[in-house]
Amino acid sequence: MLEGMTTKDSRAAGLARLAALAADETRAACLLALLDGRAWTAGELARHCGVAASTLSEHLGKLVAGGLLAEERQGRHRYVRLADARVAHLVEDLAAQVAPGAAERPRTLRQAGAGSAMARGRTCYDHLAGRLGIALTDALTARGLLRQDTGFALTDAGLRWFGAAGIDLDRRGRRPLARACLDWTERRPHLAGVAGAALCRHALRARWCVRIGSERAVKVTETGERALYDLLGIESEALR
Amino acid sequence: MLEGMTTKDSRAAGLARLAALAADETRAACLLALLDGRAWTAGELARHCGVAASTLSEHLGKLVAGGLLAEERQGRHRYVRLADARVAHLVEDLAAQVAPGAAERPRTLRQAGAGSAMARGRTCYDHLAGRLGIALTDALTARGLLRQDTGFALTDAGLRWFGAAGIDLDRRGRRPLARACLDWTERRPHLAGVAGAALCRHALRARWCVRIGSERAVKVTETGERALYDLLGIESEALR
DNA sequence: AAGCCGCTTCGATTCCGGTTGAATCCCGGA
DNA sequence: TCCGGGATTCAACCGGAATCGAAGCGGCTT
Repeated sequence: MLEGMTTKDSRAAGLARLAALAADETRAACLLALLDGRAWTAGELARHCGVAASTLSEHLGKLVAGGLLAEERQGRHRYVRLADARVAHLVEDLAAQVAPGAAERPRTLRQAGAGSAMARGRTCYDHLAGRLGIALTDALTARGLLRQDTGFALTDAGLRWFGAAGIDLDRRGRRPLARACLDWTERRPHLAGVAGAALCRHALRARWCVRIGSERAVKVTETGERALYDLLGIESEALR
Repeated sequence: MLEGMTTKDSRAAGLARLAALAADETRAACLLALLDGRAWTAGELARHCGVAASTLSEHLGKLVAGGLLAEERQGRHRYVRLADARVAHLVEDLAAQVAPGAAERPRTLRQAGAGSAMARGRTCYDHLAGRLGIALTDALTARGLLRQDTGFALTDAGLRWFGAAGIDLDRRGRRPLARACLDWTERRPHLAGVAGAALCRHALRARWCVRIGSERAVKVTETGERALYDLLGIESEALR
């Protein structure tokens, strides 16, 4: 009984303190916005969340102090981004747990347009998600490059494929090479981890896809359609 | 801008509502306690958390309403447990994110004893953790039954091993066969998912290990030591 | 140099939610 | 039928936290 108490309490207190950071709607909106992997200024976030700049400043202070956000000051701007991939993973998981309950349907045409652009393809922290992410993951799996039936890992053929495609995989860190990330539009797992990030970086650099608007959505280019078909046999219909 | 707002807001509100459930120290203590995978009565939890029964009753109401807990009423008792493996996974991840900051050391002998029993072996929801969990995971990996270098998945040899050992793997559900769960004493990933649960169930049924006390800790039996050595070449030193 | 703009600090206000004891409900045992 | 005990409801209290505007600070622009 007693022996566990102080330890338990400190663990519980830590968990509660961490959860409290996300337990405010404004801060939650920040975390979700920052899931695009980019750095936002305090002002952008304030406008995005619809609160006063002073309010948001206080929230950023808490999120940074809590280790969820990293900040970088440039002149009179304060840029913040998610602290690391671990935090991004955590936010993703929390968001995924929420999604099943909130089955939303678009109400206006513009909403539908924006929604389906996001559903077609977007970044999820540092990897690709949406139908584009799913199509990549499915294609890798169908070609025996990624194994999903017994867990989630690249195969040896998969390692060779990344090498042949000229996509470097940094295997030094302790971050897993391949990890499943649950998609909230498709409700299916897609490739994250070192390989997912490398694939996304390569896709943007080679202009297989480009960011559209100022949000997380991306659009596959014609170059990209050709490359995806040549390399993985992905039909462009799968991306519409 | 506007088109995303209502959607974003509802997602943010959902996330905030979910996080708020864990943002209270008493509720967090409940979630951590329930990580042992068993069902607790309201009274047990109240004593465990050191709050009045009425207080805990309200907390349980919220956790159940929020979908984190499942309840089962038997007579005048109210049993609660984590709703499902998804929730357990979420709590694990949150706890793991906290751990790095809270490097605690035991202060009394009894604490040290209890702590090291937990560190040797324990259940983590429905699979094995602690040094026992790590030893199993390492042994499976060393024998080529589990692949960790490119993700986290069983190999074909691994599938055969489970079959040969007479451990049934239910491959129908959408729950992954193998998943990494980060250990908070060892700071290393260990086997969770369907395979982890099946292995744990088999270990308890075959009395490779038994629960000690009323907590999550388990102890490897002599039968278990022999079986682990014969099946996976695990030296008993790795479990001390 | 003057002015603008982004951000932060501060104080005041408001409101939400955790806690408790007392009263009540309900089940099981005598 | 009556009691004991586990669990819940209720009303009241309290503390903490979110919010905002005003004022101040510091960098960038003209």
